[in-house]
Order: sequence, then C-alpha cells, then structure tokens
Amino acid sequence: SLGAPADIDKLSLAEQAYVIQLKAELRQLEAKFANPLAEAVGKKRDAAPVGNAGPPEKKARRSTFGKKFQLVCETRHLKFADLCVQVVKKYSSQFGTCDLYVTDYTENRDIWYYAPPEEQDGKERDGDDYGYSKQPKRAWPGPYGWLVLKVNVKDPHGQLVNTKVDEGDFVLLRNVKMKIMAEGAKLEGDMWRDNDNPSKINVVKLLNQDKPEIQELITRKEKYWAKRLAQHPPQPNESTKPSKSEKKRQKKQKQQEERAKTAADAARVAERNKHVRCSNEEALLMSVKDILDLDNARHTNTLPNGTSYILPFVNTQYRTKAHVVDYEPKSLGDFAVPPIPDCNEEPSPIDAMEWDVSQKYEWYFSLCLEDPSPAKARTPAHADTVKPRMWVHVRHEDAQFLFGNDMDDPQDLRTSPHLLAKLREKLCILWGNLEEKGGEGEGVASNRPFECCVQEYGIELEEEDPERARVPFGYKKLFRLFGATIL
DNA sequence: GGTTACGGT
Repeated sequence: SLGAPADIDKLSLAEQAYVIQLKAELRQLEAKFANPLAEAVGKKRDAAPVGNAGPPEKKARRSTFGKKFQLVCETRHLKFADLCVQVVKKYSSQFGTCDLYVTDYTENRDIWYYAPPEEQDGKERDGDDYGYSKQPKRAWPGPYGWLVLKVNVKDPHGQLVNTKVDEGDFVLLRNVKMKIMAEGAKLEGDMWRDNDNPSKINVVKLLNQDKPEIQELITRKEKYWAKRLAQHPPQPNESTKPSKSEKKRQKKQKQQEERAKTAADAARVAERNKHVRCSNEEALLMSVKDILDLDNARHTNTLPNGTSYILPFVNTQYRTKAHVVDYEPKSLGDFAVPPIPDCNEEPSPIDAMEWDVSQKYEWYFSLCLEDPSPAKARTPAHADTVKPRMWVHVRHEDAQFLFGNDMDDPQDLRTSPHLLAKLREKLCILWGNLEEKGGEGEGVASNRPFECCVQEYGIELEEEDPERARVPFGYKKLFRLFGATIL
C-alpha cells in the first residue's frame, strides 16, 4: 500500500512514523465502531468486564490503579499506559534487560498474532528444511490470537523482573510506552529508565488476586480457555514417545477393544430397528448416559496452572443406539413450522416482496432418547430405575434426511392431512406406538432402539435468561440428531 | 512526556 519498493525507500523516517500513526488511529476508530474488546472471548458482551462495568472505552470506568490504567485492547501507538497483566513468557538476558510477554485476555489487533496450532501449516521450520530437529521451539502455550503483548523491559525495572517475576505472575506495569517500531511491525510496550527519576521501578508484582482488575482478567481467561478447549480439544501429543511397555499395553488394549467391538457389533445388529439406517457405521456406539456425561468426566478441563473447571460443551459427534421415549411438540401437526426469521440477518427487500415467508415450512421438532434396557432387566423390579434421557433437536435438513426421499417437503400439516399421515407412518417406524400412548413412553413395548448420530454443541444464553446462571460460562449444551434415515 | 539494536514471537 506504500507503492513501489523504490518509493518506499524514499520515505523519510518522519513520513514512516506518520503513516504508522495514521494506521494506528484508523484501527482505533474501527475498534470504536466495532466491538470494544472484539473477538478475544467471543461475542461482545462476553468480553465486557464483569460487574456491569460497561465497555472499557467509557471514560467513567475507574480503576484502583488510577487514571492511566488501560486494558491491552485500549492501548495505542505512542500512548502511555498502566497495565495489569499476567506474564505468559519471560525471556531474560544478561544486561538487566528482558522481554515480557503479557496478557489481560483482551484483544488488540495491532499486537503480534499468535496462530493457534490448527492454523499452523508447519511451513515455518526455521531453516530446518528436512525437519531434523524434532521440536525446534517450545510450542507457544497460548493464548492464541491478538492477546499477548510484548513489553521490552530495561533496567532498573528489568532487575526486578529478572529476579522476582515468573511466568504466571500477575504484575502491574506502570507507565508503559506503547510503540510500533516501523511500518508492518507490531505494537509493543517499552519500559525504560526514567531520566528524571533513575531509580524508580515501575513493575509491581501483585501477590494477591483480590484486585477487581485481576478478577476480571481471570474471568476473561477462563472464558477464553473454556471456549477454546470446547472448540479445539487438545490433540493427544504424538511427540511424547510411549515407552516399550506402554506400547505393549496400548496394543493389548486395542486388541481388547477390537474384540469387544466385534461382539458389540453382533449384539447391536441383533437388536436394533432394521428399518432405520444410520451413517458412520464404523463409529463406536456410545450410550446416552455416556454422551450426557452427567459427572462431567469428559467436560472437565485443567489449566496449566492447575485450576480445573467444567466445560459448557465440547464440539463432538457421537453415534448411539437408543429409543424414543418422548417428543416435542406434543402434536405431530406442529412438527413443521414457518422458518424462524433470523434476527441477525438484514431482511432482504427482494425476499419480502417475492414471496410470503409464512408460505414456507420447515421441519422442526425434538426427540427424547433413552438407552435401551438390557433384555434381562426388563422386569418391573428394574423398570423403575431412572435412566438418563437426552433431548435431541431434529433440524430441517436432518429431518429431510431422516424421512428420506419419498417424503414431500413440509407444509402446514394442519391443512395437509396427506402429509400428516405420511409423517405419522414414518414416525411409527421410528418409535412404534409412542404416539398412541400420548408420548411419555413408559413401558413402550413396540419401540425398538435405532441407531443415529448425535452432535453436541453449545449456545450462549441471553443475559436475561435465568438459566444462564446455572450453566458454565453462560453456555448451554445441546444435541442435534443427524445421519439417520427411516427406510 | 521519551529511543536504543538484534531476533523472536
């Protein structure tokens, strides 16, 4: 954007500085009109400091650290700021100088972008074209994205940092001068000796975490990791070589699993609804109980610092064999609905004129699934043991797949008795006489378990939703049925 | 209310 290389060279330092400043200010403007804290932790309101403090650019926010306090997302080129941050990484060098990599889990697009592992294409092999050296660098521990600020710390501050500050510590960095060195470079912080006050040290190690700024930081941090780990569960690390005995054990376990799988395959074919076909035949079946993970065995994460917490959801797909014990809505006539208008989408004037949305219908219903009872246990004595139930949503596309090609597109079922009859016929194959029993399938005899795929996902609940307080980080775990077809 | 690089992220 600067023009031909020859012209770039002609730009004086002053001109370059001017360009940098303009760009930084442009960013500032953009940020003001977009999200104040952008996508660091998801949507806008996720990132707002807790306790109704409001967006950070509101001048009204007071900090216990004083008026110069800023979040990393607020810092700008050539401005001075007091930062309350956690140390992610520290590179010390001999001469009382050191590089601190810090974060408060707010996003600033002018700082260095740390690509998450899934974005790294492995091409940066660091002069090691053949990959001889196994791990050239220690993998970046995160956080990823535009969340980590580099601060160049010099004496006398460097003294203290070198000796007293460790990775993971919370620190207050006073009077950090922000700067972008050159066009294309990243926003960094500088802490140099104060010429008027040469012995003044502007680094304060914060020993307890009771400051509201630290509490808010930790909240953002947990939110970031919960979301990150839900969407990108850490891959089992191949580089850690298992020992010989460990390998043996793994092999044995694999054999056992395979044998169990073969047995399970035989058993599941023996008793399943053969009129329902399900894709991903090779995937292991998981019980409703295990998918629900009521004790959160698969939904607990432990951070590098040892604190653990419950993940609201994990982006995963399962395959299960279950039977339908209930459904929603209660009347089959309501299984097709006019599409819910997407509030986020600008209504297209063309759409509005061309056709009336109310003419269009979509499948939309939910099924309640339960693990099949073992054949022996189907006695009154065992019948009353409460089994976990899982509601799965059936969205339009998945319903079309479920009903197969011989099913017409949905319409208003109240005025299309033919389609309603066809729907009833299909569902009878799926759930037997459940509808006759009026839902709530207690002791539904003719209801054979069928196989289907289930996707776990999460949605963020509205601020006003009373349920929000009861789910981790405001996210609710939901399930969607897919991959099954009624033959 | 301010300059001091390199390389690395």
